Amino acid sequence: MKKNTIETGESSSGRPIMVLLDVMGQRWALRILWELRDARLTFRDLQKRCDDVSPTSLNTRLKELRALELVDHNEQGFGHTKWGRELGEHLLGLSKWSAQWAEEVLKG
Amino acid sequence: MKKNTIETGESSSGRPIMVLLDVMGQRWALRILWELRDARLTFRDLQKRCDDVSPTSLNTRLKELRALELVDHNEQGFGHTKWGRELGEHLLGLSKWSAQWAEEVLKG
DNA sequence: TTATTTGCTACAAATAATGTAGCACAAAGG
DNA sequence: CCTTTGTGCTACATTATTTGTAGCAAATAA
Repeated sequence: MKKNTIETGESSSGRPIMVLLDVMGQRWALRILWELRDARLTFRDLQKRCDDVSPTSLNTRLKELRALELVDHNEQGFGHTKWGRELGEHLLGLSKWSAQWAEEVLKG
Repeated sequence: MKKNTIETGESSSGRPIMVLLDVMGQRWALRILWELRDARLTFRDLQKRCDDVSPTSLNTRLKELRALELVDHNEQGFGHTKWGRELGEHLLGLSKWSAQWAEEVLKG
């Protein structure tokens, strides 16, 4: 088998980009980061926005994102940390790019 | 259950960013894109660079990336398409960012 | 003819995600 | 006090995905 590389840090081998690719490559991680881009959300609201992801999955992912200081939690719910916000900016860039890409590639 | 959203196009609902988040959120997708950033690679070389991912997984992912015109294949092996290259640039940006992030967050 | 290398498939076993139910806690209303 | 509402979760059985190993067929090359 091949255990979760985020917990073990195994495949990441200390290279930041690998850690990042690992975490972003997990189901719902990017989506969560995306949905928190302009407002804090409660667990349940976040869940709804993420196509009603199971609480199990959501919680697992949130734990990881919090451990990596990309997401945090307070009285208003879950939201981006300073780092999460920066990463969110990158996603915004990707969003713009994806529009072009989609227009030419996806059934356009 | 909840079937593969890339095949079904279900959760993506036509919004490009969602399609992108879906595909990038699949295991090995980002890593593959990353490893092809500056050279074409054969199936097996790509496999080695991706921590010896199983051929099954690699092939599944490659099929999807090719369908989305992010990766293509020729006599020299697998590589970025025009779109893949652009996406790769974004990953390069993330790589730079991740260095800062890692320095302050990861065991630093 | 015998290797090598290519891209890939089969398939059982292992791991991760899902869906449903529900819990404990806190705040608010009556 | 008692009930309701909303919070962040956990339990657990089911289902889906990923993995690891083996190996195949075609294309070179020796």
